[in-house]
Amino acid sequence: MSEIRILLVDDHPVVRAGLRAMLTDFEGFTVVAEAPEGAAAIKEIQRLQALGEPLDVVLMDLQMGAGMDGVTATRAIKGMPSAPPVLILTTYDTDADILAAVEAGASGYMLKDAPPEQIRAAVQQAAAGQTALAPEVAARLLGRIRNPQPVLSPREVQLLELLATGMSNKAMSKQLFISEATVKTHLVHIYDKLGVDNRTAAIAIATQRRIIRTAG
Amino acid sequence: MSEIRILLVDDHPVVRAGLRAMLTDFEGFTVVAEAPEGAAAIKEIQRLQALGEPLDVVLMDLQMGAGMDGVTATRAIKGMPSAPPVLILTTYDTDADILAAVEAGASGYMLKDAPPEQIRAAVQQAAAGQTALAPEVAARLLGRIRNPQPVLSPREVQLLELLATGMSNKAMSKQLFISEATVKTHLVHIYDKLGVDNRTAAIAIATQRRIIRTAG
DNA sequence: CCCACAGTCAACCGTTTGGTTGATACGGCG
DNA sequence: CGCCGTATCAACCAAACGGTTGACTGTGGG
Repeated sequence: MSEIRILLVDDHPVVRAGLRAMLTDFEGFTVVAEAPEGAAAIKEIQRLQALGEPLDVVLMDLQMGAGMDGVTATRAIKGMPSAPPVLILTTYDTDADILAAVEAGASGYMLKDAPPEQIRAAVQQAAAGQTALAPEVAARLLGRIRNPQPVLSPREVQLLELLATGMSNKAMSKQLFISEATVKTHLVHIYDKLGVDNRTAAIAIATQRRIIRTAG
Repeated sequence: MSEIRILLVDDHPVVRAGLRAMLTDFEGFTVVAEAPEGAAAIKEIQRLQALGEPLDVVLMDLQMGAGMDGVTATRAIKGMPSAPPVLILTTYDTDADILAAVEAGASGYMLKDAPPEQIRAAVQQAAAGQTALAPEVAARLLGRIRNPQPVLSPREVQLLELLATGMSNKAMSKQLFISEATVKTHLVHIYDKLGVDNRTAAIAIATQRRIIRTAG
């Protein structure tokens, strides 16, 4: 069988070195290029295609410190002609990450703390055009399908964002030019949809689900 | 010059492989042992000392999925006779992490996304008994010294962390085996030190100041 | 030895928030 | 057209939270 040609995309040199060592230790895997973020990855793919040396699989991290993030990059790659399979390999398994990656066209989703041979198996499957999901991720996706999460309205997200800055109901009502009563109504709906019963828990869940993002 | 003998402590096989590859690529570095978490690391150190093959430096991650966390392990190691230098190598640079690690006796604090030669230099410095801080980390510590923020006690930080998960005062009191009255006292002190007057604002400020880290 | 501080707890009181019910208005969709 | 979801507001009550005062303990530094 021929070699599997791989592009690594991760902003951490340590992780790239680890994946390279882990994969090239075994027959049949070649890391032909690396990129620290999405835009550079796309350039690499185009460069390799121009050379007539196409890729068999892209190993993509989602969290990039700077530059194009993994989901955007995946979407861009899958929009290219003769796009290679993209296997997501990331640290976290939050709902938003997984869904966004799958929507963007990823062929699989692995967690970085997976045992090496599981990662290698996933790469092989992705290169063969198959789908590869880590067990934890698969379970989470199934759970999501079985009981779908309610969608917050734009106004509710807006409230949530103000909430996360620590504002009181009265402060939010002034900011949004609505009455406190309306603020409370919105909050009750938010708690309902997120399955919580107070504002701090709402912020915690919304942050986890990446509905809002906190100051960095 | 003689070789620098290293123990790697990280729960991710990928990261361990990356560090091993990155360090052993260069003359003078030998990875003599690895451990996925703190307790195993301590056992390794004892084993090597019993063999008369002491370590020159321990490379320690702080976030461990399971087992003994990095700060606890560092404290335990620095309590041993003829303890090796411990160099912290982690993903985040929150105040809480840095302070706790330094208090626990770490000789340095590097971020995983640092360039390879910076990491190697830090390992060399630590092995030589010197201190090594990543520029970002050093800047943060200096900023902390220049305009000192009121320091939260460990207990207060602990409360803050529970707070950020959305727990009520009653829930926190049960979790920490203290009364609600005590929880309220702590919270008042926290609000005071952070200059806020409610729990959501406290979480917002604490997140901004990187006193706590939210789910990610 | 004494002081300061962290941590613990209690009682009190006013304010804020959570939860409910009900009402109005507007837009889109079958 | 009627229904549903979104957004708006009001009134009400119970529960949680915020703020204060005061008190006790243990630990560590001057």
